[in-house]
Amino acid sequence: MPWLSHATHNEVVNQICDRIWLAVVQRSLRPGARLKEEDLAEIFGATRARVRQALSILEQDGLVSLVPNRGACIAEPDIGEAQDAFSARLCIEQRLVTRLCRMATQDHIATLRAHVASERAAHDRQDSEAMIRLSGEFHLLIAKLTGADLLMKILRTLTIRTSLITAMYQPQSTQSCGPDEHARILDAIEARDEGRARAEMAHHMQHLETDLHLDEGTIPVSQLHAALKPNP
Amino acid sequence: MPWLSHATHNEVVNQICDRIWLAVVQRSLRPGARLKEEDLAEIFGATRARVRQALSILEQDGLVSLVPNRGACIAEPDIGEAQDAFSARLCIEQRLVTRLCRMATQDHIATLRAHVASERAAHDRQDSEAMIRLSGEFHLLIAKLTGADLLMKILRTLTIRTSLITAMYQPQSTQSCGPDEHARILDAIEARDEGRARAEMAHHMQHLETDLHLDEGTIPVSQLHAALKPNP
DNA sequence: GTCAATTTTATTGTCAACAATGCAGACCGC
DNA sequence: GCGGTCTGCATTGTTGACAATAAAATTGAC
Repeated sequence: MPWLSHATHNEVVNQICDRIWLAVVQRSLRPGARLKEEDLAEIFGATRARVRQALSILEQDGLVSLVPNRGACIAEPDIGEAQDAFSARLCIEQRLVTRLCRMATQDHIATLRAHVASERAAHDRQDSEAMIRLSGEFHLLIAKLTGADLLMKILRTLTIRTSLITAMYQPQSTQSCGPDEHARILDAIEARDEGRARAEMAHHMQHLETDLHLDEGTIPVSQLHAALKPNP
Repeated sequence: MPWLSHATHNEVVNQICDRIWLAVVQRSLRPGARLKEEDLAEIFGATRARVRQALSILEQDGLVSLVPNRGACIAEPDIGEAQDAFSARLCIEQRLVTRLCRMATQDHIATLRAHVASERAAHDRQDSEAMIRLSGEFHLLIAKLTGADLLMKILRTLTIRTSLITAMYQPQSTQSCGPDEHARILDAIEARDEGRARAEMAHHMQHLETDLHLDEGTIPVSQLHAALKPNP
């Protein structure tokens, strides 16, 4: 079940989007990788029109960049865009936790606790796909529980952006944040401590961001290719 | 020049989006109004495929709702969605003015002052189309000056949403906010007073929101039809 | 041997005809 | 006369073929 499902769209299109996203966060599709419409169509057993729809959605989400008459490739966000994305997430997520502090019911807390438990389980059994999915879902779950539909939709695309950035700039080792920080955020929410919740969220975001190697040294793959003039 | 231009898309598509948006904010297209693809294609001298692209974009912006196999109509955001939209705008715009307080150059201030002057000019000559455009552009200009590309993109779609809401729930008289509140926000930015800037922005948003008649009494046109079983 | 112009090829963008779907009105049984 | 079903129509959704475009390869001149 694609957690980035743009609910309203065709099921096939969602699947294509999800698979591409997954390939990116799992690093089997590198930033800059070319995405040929016809190939994708064959891979997914879909028509080119469907693939095109999917690519258009992924472009809006910032996962692929779409150059007219040149086709699509996995986007290569630079340092500035990376900072922008985390900054935007922080802005929105701080508001969400604040709201949740005020309005969370016992059910909400329980739901979140159960989610963190799933995260920990996935973490323990080294299921990296589940870890990645659940880790992102935690933030979306907060948005969902506050009932802020719009902010949730926005946060979803931001999450997609940051997951690309993470795959691009983060060393293989630390695939995704452990569930501990999520638990701390949840503690603050349960204690109805808005200030602490905001601070924990800020800490979490900062952690995500500083774990990256955003120094100029990290050159995206495709730029490397262009720079080295490879002879395939 | 469409201020909601989704830069990267076809020019014709942008034009269609813009004209539909304009018709909505000018209240010549009511919420719930049906948008037949073929008609639009003829009106704009475009093919159905192009119209379809435009409608898809407008759906993402929340201006039209797109029901599978049933076609498109102008969206009818309810009270909850309206509050959500303003809440999201406030969240983002407060962050933007805060950033601008810290980083605004004299050039930035001058640009904004010039913009407010244009707004006032449009106001004085009762040019309602210019007023609407410029009024929205002020907020986007702030985003642009902070250099936050992402937040600007997000804010653009939020602005589209709120302009629909305004057209839907605001009495004809107060077509758009006068330039005075924008000037006050700008004053605070120039004084580098973050707190005041945030407060002025909050005040501005609240003003926009409370000017609406969000009471249940205001029933969208199409819902009225459905409720009254008209006999055309 | 290298550079520039030209042809070739691979890929995307566009379109117009066709298929599928849902809705309205007519028809039939009750 | 009322409820349900069935057919015809209006509208959207899909597809495959074709046109436009940019990159790559080839050729020819210097």
